[in-house]
Amino acid sequence: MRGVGDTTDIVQKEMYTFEDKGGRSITLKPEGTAGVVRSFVENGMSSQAQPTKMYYLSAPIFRYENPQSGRLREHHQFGVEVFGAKDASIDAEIIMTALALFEKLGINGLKLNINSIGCPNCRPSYNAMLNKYFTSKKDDLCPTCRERLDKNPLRILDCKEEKCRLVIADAPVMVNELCSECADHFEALKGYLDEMDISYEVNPFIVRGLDYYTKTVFEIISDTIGAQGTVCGGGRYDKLVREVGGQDVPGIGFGLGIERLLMVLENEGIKIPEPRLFDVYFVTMGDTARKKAFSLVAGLRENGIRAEVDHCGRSMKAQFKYADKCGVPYVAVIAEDEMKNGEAKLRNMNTGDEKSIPFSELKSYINQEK
RNA sequence: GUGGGUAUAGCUCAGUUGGUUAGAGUGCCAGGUUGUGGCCCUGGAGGUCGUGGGUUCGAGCCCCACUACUCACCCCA
Repeated sequence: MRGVGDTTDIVQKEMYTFEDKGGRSITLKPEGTAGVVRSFVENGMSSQAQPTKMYYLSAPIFRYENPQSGRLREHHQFGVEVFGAKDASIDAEIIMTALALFEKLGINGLKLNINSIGCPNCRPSYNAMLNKYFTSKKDDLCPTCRERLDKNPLRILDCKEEKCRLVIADAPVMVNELCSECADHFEALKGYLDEMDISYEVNPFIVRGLDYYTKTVFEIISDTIGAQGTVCGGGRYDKLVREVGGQDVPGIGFGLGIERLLMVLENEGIKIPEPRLFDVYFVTMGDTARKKAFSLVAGLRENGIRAEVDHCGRSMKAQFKYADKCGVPYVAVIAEDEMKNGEAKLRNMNTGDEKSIPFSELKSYINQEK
């Protein structure tokens, strides 16, 4: 609540909060950053060589919202956080890292929106300006926003009430009211992005649903997955570590929604390769061959080769069918003849070529082909 | 928070004005070949028709409630 901000929608309406059996208040994580910051502080990581770069993968996130396409009550995020770096170059690096990930996955046509929402130096005067503006339109605001007026007028900017939206359209924007430090930082960020030929749009209406951001905020948006277009969002949070009880250490990061990422991949027709389950499958005929294959499988596994053998007593044809369905690259056939010669017929399932390989050489042969 | 839609086989779905034993495709298993996968052919297994109640001689179909899922507005990942 301290980090995200107790006037945000997330804290006010969207957190899953309940008591555990010891009467302690428990809340399911509604976002990823605060927990990373907590860990950074708890483990005294600010005394390590700075900057500290961290990531989390597939962290479950819970928000009590009405679900729809691309918006779930439980979703998963991949996130990156960097602590201890104040220059705009790291802002650019964070954005570049997110974009590079999409590019590597083959996703093109995403839009980058950036904005600056200032710092504790320039925000009070902007807040006063907002307050003045919204007070003049007070009668046109919803009751919640009238409450926000004095507590946190910035939050009015992302109210969902239609009548508020009309008022917001003409409100002053932060990016025009930055102090010189924030303005310089924002210009520097744009300079780094230009230098890397990263195209972006300055969108003064990005506010983000979290209060801890300072200076840079950004969103990466796809227009292929419907209304829930934001697939990645993030920004700078220079006061958060301090707020949570640590040193005065700046931070910046992003969160990326795994489920939305998968939707984008699907809509772009990008196939995620099926994982290969094993490297070689033993097809056998007869009990002695089967026993031999079983022990060969065990030996290969000890050498890091993923080997499998039939456990259903199936016909040779059925064993081949199974191997085919599993997409295994090699089948080792062992029947009467092979037992006599002490070798297996190794079939390349892609080309259909077969080669006789002595049992003792299977390991090195398969390792070489893998 | 507001307003729609859907629920039948593992999956995707059909099921006529309420009428006999609820179907298809796909997937799965087996056979067609007792030493060889992909294609083809044949057969088989698999269903409390979301749950509970009501109307009716009779309900997958009509009515009510509940639950789950889903879509949209707004915002967010």
